[in-house]
Amino acid sequence: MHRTFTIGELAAEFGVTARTIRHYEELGLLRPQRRGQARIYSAADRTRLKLILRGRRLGFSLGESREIIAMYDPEHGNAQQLRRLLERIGEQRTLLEARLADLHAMLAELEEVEGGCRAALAQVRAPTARRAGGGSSSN
Amino acid sequence: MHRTFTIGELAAEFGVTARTIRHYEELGLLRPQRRGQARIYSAADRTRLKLILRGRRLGFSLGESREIIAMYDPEHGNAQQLRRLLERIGEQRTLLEARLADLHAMLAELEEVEGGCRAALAQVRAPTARRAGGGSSSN
DNA sequence: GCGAGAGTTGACGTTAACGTAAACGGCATA
DNA sequence: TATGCCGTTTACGTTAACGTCAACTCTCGC
Repeated sequence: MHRTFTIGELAAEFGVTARTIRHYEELGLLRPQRRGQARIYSAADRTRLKLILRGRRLGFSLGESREIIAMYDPEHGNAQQLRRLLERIGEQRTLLEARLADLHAMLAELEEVEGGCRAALAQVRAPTARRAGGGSSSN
Repeated sequence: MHRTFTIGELAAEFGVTARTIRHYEELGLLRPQRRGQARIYSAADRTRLKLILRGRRLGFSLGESREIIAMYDPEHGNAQQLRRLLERIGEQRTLLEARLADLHAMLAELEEVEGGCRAALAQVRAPTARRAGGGSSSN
């Protein structure tokens, strides 16, 4: 008996509103089953939602997320389509690696600032030996 | 003579419109000098713009970018402020590392799909020897 | 001295991604 | 049976991040 989820459960789990999840369905990113009127989400639906939200955190639009997810579930038969898919995977990876570089740069700078900050704090807390120059650090 | 830039130059360099750059100024993220009416951007302004756009690629809002940039330029004197800044740097780093994990997960999955895709393509192009069973990889 | 090209200030328009409110249905329980 | 608590649809509202005019102003090159 495969576990299923209600919209409220998923909303609580991922920290979004039910409206948000319904919105993704309106855009065709989710297709839960129905039990009467009520939506019933499968584990696969839950995974898709997780992917969408991960994409969102990384700044992808819902349209982009749709395309990414489309690559994930295999629905491609002939060689032509497979080659096209490989092409798009390559593009996507290039994009992701660029963002990876952005992120690393950001982290590096952040740690640099942190270092300077710690140094300044040490100066403030222990204004002992000092080089030539005034006391207040002008910039 | 420190190099300066016009709005058109920056727009061309970073692939955005002048309107976008002015918009960032409206929100207080940039404060170029003026030569009469015209904006004159310094190298520092250009760097700030680069940071904003990097943040944008990573899905940060302009408000978030403003805060991040605020951490970068040091304008904090006393120990209290420094500690507060260190705190915020820590939060920010936690956030960035979470996104880093997201990105790595995404890349890993993408490469997994790529592997399956190449395998399928090989099957299609050379449907020679085959193992027992269907051949389609179930998940 | 004038036209082209780049820049400027309003000010309204647009799109994505939801928020929010109204009006309703089903079911558990006090 | 009434009172919540979930869930549903429909539909308009909101916010962020610009796009898109219109109407000017400089400044250069001829």
